[in-house]
Amino acid sequence: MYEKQPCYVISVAAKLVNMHPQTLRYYERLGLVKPSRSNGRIRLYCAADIERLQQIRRLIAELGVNLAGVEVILHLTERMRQMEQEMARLQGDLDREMVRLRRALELEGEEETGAAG
Amino acid sequence: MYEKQPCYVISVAAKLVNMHPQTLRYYERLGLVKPSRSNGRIRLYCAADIERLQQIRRLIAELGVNLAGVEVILHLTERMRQMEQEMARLQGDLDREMVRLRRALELEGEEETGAAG
DNA sequence: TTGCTCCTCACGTCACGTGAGGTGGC
DNA sequence: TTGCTCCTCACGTCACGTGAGGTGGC
Repeated sequence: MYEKQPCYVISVAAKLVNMHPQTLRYYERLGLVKPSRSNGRIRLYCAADIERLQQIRRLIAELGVNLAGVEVILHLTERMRQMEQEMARLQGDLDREMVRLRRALELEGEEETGAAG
Repeated sequence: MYEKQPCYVISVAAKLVNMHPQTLRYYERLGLVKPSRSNGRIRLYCAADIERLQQIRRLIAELGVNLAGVEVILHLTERMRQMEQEMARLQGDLDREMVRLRRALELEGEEETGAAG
């Protein structure tokens, strides 16, 4: 059932993200993208690498951010993603606690009415 | 009891943040900082403007971010600040609900033991 | 051999900062 | 008058991207 992760050599990856192969090498040199290597030689860009390149591309082309900014922004958005998860978790906990509380109070009420009746 | 907000003309502000006055004018032109004006003429930098300039300075000098990146990052950090407040609020709600739940369960227990005893 | 890969070096372009130069009101 | 403010224009520098040029393995 496991499907092999699709991977692309630099020329294909460059076409996918509409960038120059040299640019991809440049970004790797700066540590912005870290493709794996086949036999430690040929760069292989997996889906996650491609997506990261697309994000970088958007920040640069649409917003005019430079590469130092791209690095900071990718870190910040990652942290925000984590915070959103954490918030969803907290909200879930809160909802569950309130359900339990409501049940507990209902039980109380039932006992009271039971005692009275 | 109201103390007047301290405000600075451009030369003083520039010294405070260790920038060139022309740089401050440049940043205003780009919309990064919006000092008020006395009689609509002379720029006046208040404490919040100074702080914002310090943040900008840090991003540029320490991280090498360009001005487009600075703008994005300041927006993101503002959103994160809001999310942190929201999370603190949620956590507070959750804590309070759990206290209420514990009390409700204790009451239940007391009633039960009261009925048994 | 062809067409890819790898690498380094070098150059053009543009964002950014700031100096120059001239104006006007306390 | 001096020293600030305002403004615009122009130039130097540097980050960024990419072309050139030469290598090596399917």
